[in-house]
Amino acid sequence: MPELPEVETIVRDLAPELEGFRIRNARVIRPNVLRGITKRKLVSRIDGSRISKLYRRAKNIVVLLDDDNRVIIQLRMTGSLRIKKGRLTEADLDYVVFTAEIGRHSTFLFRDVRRLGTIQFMAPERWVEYEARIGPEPLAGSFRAADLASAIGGSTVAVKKAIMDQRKLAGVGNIYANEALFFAGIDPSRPSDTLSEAEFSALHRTIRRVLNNGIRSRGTTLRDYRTGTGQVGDFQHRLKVYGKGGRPCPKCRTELVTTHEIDGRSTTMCWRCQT
DNA sequence: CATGACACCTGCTCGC
DNA sequence: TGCGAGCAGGTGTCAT
Repeated sequence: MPELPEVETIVRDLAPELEGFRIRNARVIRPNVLRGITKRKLVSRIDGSRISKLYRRAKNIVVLLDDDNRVIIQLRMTGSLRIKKGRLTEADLDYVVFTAEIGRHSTFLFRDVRRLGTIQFMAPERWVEYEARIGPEPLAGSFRAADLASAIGGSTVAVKKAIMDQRKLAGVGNIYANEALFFAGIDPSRPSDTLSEAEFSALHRTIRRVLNNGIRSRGTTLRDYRTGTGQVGDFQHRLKVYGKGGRPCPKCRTELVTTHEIDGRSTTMCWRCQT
């Protein structure tokens, strides 16, 4: 589910509700979300800690604690986060995998229907290692077309798979990859080392544009995604190709085609506009 | 090192 | 109506 724009939206919504407050009564309802730490240990490491910052890196939600340790949350396909003020209802607890009290009146809820989401706990050194294996942030001001070319250019992997590889580039998932490649007029199956300088430049521009537009629309809700305030996003109304196989291409009216040939993920494209 | 298969999970939709 | 197959926004591991 959540790609960069969705995670960014959640983080922006939740940061003011979390930063500066203390964590109490952490509860792990589904211990299988934990990676590399036991339930007992996680609870003892975070209970009583104050949250100094909430931020995003790739699709990871990073909770920086005042002792410089971090809790890393990945929502994967169906995870969602919310702050609930006041009493919890039955419905709040549907699919809940983790909860904690934040400050005096709020509860932090991590819900996940499929339970593919994860929680990790990292000391500063481990975070540095982990972070080093993630590719550059495409929305960073310093990220240029040449950086995209050096991130994915030296590989024979299909360009769509390459831009979705979090070690090469941070934050792009299946929906925004489809959209960016459509706007750039690039066939998703092209080996990334066959792209020209002009194509890297176009793709750099369209990746940044679709991600920024996704953030402006507060994300894409196809099923489970909700913002940090529990609302649906709007970007599903602005999708041009993702999920639109069989419909006419918005540029040339040729029928859009959906395949599963790249890494088993759905790819929708216009064979005429994307070459 | 690159690649593909598979695992992790549940729910929804579609075809019979 | 019921049932099984296939598919879904993601990512880590393992064999080749």
